[in-house]
Amino acid sequence: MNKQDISVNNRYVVSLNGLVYQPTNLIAALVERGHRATAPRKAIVAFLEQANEGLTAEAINEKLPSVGRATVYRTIKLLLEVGVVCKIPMMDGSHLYGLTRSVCLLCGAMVEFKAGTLNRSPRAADAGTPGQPVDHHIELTMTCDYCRADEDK
Amino acid sequence: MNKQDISVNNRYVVSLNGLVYQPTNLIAALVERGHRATAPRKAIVAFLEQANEGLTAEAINEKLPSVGRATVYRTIKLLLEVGVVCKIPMMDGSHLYGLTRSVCLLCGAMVEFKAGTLNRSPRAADAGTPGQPVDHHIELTMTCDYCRADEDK
DNA sequence: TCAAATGATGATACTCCATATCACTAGAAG
DNA sequence: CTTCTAGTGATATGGAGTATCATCATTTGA
Repeated sequence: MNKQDISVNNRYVVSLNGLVYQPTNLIAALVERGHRATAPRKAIVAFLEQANEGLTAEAINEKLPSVGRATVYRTIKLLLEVGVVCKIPMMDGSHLYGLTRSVCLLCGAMVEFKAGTLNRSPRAADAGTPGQPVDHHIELTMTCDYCRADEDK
Repeated sequence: MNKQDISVNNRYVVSLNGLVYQPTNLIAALVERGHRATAPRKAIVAFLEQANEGLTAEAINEKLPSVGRATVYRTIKLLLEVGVVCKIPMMDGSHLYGLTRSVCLLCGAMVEFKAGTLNRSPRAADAGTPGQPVDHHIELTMTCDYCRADEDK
């Protein structure tokens, strides 16, 4: 198997988009922007908040049978626009959704990370690359303590 | 608009998966692994090699009408397994394919980059994060000289 | 408290990307 | 040249996400 494939499929990925924030009240964030606090939205948000892994839209839909498919996708889209949820494109074409944190691309588990070390790094990487650096995104590929990959050891 | 969304949609992204390599002969790489050097594969490889941007499978299919859709997807999958082509999941759900280089997530243009500076960076970022670092992937988000985004200036 | 206005919902149909199937074609080896 | 079989192309199929639209429910103003 190819190392490049393994790296994106079987390791922790720790992501940082310049900002790190743990949202306190996602529903309030919606209301602040003129949206309504409906029962389906509360259910979806609560499910996302208690999840310790990235979720597919399908998984949310299955766990919340009272909420329609379309509403799941609409609510996710809304939360993405507000910025409290991130969308992780997986290599198999699916997408995981979760609070803005770190997600393992294999098992979907979320991990905490040290913002400080990650913040220092991209400035060094920017140097020597054409164009004007504006933002950065780092993925650290690591063996996962709970989901270790054995293919290439 | 949210900064997180802008960053992945409207800027250069410079990627590195630990290794940087410019394959010299992609067909030979296939043959070495027991695959055949067929006309459709040669056409797809030649098209990828002369492209200066990431390509969707659909774009390849349109430009090579003599090659069937299924073969385009099969050949891409094969080149991914060999490791000479990379798959870039875009935030809109589509995928771009290209030689292992850097690709702008908006216009699809490929850019060269300095491997040295990028290689030094992740080692610093690894420190302080739980788990065992094995590989890394960096995306530098930058204003693109040819495809500059004006939304958030 | 009530009623109008409209944002939100859910069922369904639909679109698009990618894969599976399968009879047929064409490289590769002797 | 012939045989073997990997590879191909047309088509059907599957799955994720979106669009539509009649209905529902939250908000707001009286």
